Amino acid sequence: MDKGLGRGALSLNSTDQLGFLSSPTFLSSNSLKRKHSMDTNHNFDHFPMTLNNSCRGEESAEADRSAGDKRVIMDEMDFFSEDKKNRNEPDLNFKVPSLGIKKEDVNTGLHLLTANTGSDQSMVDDGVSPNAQDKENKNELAAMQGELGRMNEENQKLKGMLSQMTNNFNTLQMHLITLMQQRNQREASPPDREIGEEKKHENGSSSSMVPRQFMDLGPAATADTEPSHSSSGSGNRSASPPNAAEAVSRDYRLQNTTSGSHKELVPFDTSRLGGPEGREYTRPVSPEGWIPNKSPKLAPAPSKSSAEQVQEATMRKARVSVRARSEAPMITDGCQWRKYGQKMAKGNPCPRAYYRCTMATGCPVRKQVQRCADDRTILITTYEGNHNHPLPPAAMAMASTTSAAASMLLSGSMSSTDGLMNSNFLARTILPCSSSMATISASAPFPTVTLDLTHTPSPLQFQRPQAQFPFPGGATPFGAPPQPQSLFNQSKFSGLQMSPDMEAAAQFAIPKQQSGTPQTLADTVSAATAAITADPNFTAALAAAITSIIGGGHQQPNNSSSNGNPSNSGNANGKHGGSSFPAS
DNA sequence: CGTTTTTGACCCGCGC
DNA sequence: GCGCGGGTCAAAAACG
Repeated sequence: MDKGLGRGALSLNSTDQLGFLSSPTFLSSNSLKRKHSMDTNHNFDHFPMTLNNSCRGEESAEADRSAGDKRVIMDEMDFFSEDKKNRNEPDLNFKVPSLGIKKEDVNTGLHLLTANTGSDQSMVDDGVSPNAQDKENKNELAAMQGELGRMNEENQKLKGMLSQMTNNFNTLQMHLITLMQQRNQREASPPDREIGEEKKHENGSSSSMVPRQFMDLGPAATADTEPSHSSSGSGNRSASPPNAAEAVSRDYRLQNTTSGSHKELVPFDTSRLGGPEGREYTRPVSPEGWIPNKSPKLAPAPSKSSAEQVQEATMRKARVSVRARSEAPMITDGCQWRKYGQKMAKGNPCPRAYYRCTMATGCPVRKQVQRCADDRTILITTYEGNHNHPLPPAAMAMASTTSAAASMLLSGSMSSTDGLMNSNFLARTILPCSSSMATISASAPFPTVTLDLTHTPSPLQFQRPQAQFPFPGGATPFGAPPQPQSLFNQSKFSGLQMSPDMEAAAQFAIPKQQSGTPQTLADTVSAATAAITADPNFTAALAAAITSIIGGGHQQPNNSSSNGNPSNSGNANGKHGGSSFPAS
């Protein structure tokens, strides 16, 4: 069931990463609405028909029947009017295959067309011969099919335009991010440390853990390690290649390779997934494709100083925690997850669930999901690790966010408390207006960036002009921080279509939090937050926004229409259909 | 029947 | 050394 909902949200999801569709201009287009509806196989939704129109009362429908244009008539269809049931309906035994329109729908549509045309009406009511009526129906059918064909054509054109714009956008944003990263690293990192890290990279010892690798969520490999990666880390890639994503990733790698940003030069090697010690070279891969994590996590590496070991271990354990209000058991972040454990954590009556990324064998990314002990409407999702495979747009956005947050966390020295304080300073520097949103914890066992999406906005914040919204698709990344309410503003007023699960989340959350009181702005925002976190569109949007602000993300949302992963919306139950593992 | 979830056991780090 | 808590494993159960 959840899979279905997820897929239902996909068609828009795959394009909304741009933020283009979030703009009122784009969404005001009936054509795009039509495209969305057609993709999701909603019967007759591809006509420019609004929900209000379809549910209007009989009076208004009657008033509209004077209009002769059958397209207008379709716009005014009333599926629920009682009198239509009594009319003589021809049983047309066909189905329009390409759009999944069922016989009953066409019958209804034809019937309504008939009912709304004066001459046709008389033909039916006056008992004109069935042959004439049949002829008329066939004519109507032909007209409708022609209309559908034209709409298909238009849809294709729009897709092409969107794809082209996506490419342009990606190119520009990659360039921008690269420049921002260079700037951030120049400003944020002390020069001597930077030089030291650069030296480490230059040494390129295969057994050394390159600092900052852990949370780098860039593409799986960079140019210098591409061969080894393709043979080891992503053997499953050929099975289901997200071509567009991979193409962009490759391009991105290429750009980063020439950008001089050392973070992007970090080679990914799955043999080093578990840490700097190189033990994982001999690790067996489990039947499910996981690399067992039984090795001592802090085993000494012979060639490293203790300070380096501590630093590396710290980085390896850096985490990004996302707090969000959600009734769903898990926020949908676009990735596919498999639950591998659940435990009761001390001090929290709610169990903590452990998930692994299942989008590729051996992907080291894990996440923990737990409800807040104080407020159980808050869902705390903690991400840890680094994807070693191309991601669908929604997943890439979230991954980039965690990467960016972790990069922010790790951009300072991690070998001492000063480093964490430095990171806090960085957090405020990079996110000057989001101190309530992004916090860095030095007290946790592992350095953790917390993105708090549970805060309700002030009215002033709520009135923030949309132009300041730092969305990758339009606004400057140096603009306002990605406050959740801004996202809500953007989503709510841009006409962005909600996916069914999101609507359900919103409807579910609002009454619960109101508890009988009139709905306040805070309630609305809380509900919206729940909805946002329950919907990959907004999760992705949020992630992309944060990424663009921080400038530490290494991947850009790939918005190519040819998304190879049909289930990129993930699902709250952790179930997934696409992954397959070697038989055990 | 293959895949995913559940859940008790186990491992490891850390503090005492 | 021991106990505790976090994290992971893997066999069994559940699911589709």
